[in-house]
Amino acid sequence: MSLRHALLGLVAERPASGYDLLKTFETSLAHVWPATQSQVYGELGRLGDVGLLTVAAQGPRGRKEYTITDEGLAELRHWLLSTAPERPARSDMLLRVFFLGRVAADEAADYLARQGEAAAARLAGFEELSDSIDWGQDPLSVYGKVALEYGRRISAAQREWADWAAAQVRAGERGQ
Amino acid sequence: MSLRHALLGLVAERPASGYDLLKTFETSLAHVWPATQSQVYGELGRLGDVGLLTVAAQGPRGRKEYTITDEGLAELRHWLLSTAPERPARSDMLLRVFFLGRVAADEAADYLARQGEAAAARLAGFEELSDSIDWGQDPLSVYGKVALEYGRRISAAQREWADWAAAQVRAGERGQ
DNA sequence: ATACGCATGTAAGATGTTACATGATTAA
DNA sequence: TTAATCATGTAACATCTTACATGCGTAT
Repeated sequence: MSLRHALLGLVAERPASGYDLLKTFETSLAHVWPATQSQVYGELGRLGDVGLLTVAAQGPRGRKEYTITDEGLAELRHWLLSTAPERPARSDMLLRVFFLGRVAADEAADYLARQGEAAAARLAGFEELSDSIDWGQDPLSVYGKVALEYGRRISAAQREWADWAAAQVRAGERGQ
Repeated sequence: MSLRHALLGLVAERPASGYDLLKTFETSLAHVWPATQSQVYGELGRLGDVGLLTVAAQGPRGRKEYTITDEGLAELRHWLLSTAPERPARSDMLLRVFFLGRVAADEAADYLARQGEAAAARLAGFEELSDSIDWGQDPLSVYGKVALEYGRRISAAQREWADWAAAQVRAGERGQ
């Protein structure tokens, strides 16, 4: 149920409407916890029902601006510090690796090389993002930077792994 | 729909029953594409219905041994080489990082340090696994090793990031 | 005889995706 | 006046998790 906590965390930062939150999910949170419009409006309704958020103001076009309640703040803090993150699972990129023995070695090496290129592209994207944002001193900026650094390091490791793996497979191919 | 392709890939390697496949999902594939009993039996039925797998033999206790069909093989190959892996998304560990500004700096640093320890433990697990398996020359072994190396490298990068981030936060704390 | 492992299946509910549907406000 | 943006909501469907339900075969 982390969508719930993402909403709680965002609204805790500043009051917002579903529309506002949606834009955040499409930008800053896109690489971390993507969510669709359906999900956001649905969960916002439920969070209101259970009293973790409230509609503090109405705006034009039926805009509902949500604010976090004390219970919401308590729930957010509990989730942050007292619940264990689930280990990330399911990578269809890696799943394919398991079955690469079904295709010729050069096809497998090509697949791995393509994953290396994709990782390099992601890395470049993160570098660019890092340069384009003017980082403030607010907490979301500070920790946003830490999160971005995660993306950089993981992408770099993925690229190095893919290059190594492709070379490994090509070496095995010649060895046979 | 990658569960489907995981089943296709496994059965392509050697004919198997739902029960056999389940054990593979709980061991080798646990870190890559976990699946439950419900899912496996359900999808196996559907794969039979659409003709990508067939029940080639029956055994005791209603055991059904599945074999891959030519269409199944074609579908597997297509998925392997001609469909793009989805980029991995959703990390509740990272999502928490975004909201770490809600808690005191030392609590945030503790959180990051714990993630570092968890990554170190995963790394140790992979090292141990790597030593315990007697790697053969069969394709599943060769590429299984490549997949394991991925786990090692990513875990190492995660540990280094978490240690760096925790230090970063503690430095900021003193700076204020 | 009895417990353990083998073996399959279904139901209910949570979560997520895609598509549909509607309408108000604002700037050019 | 008309197009873009703001703004919310629902329906259908796919996927995944948890729990329930049943029964055969084999070794002790």
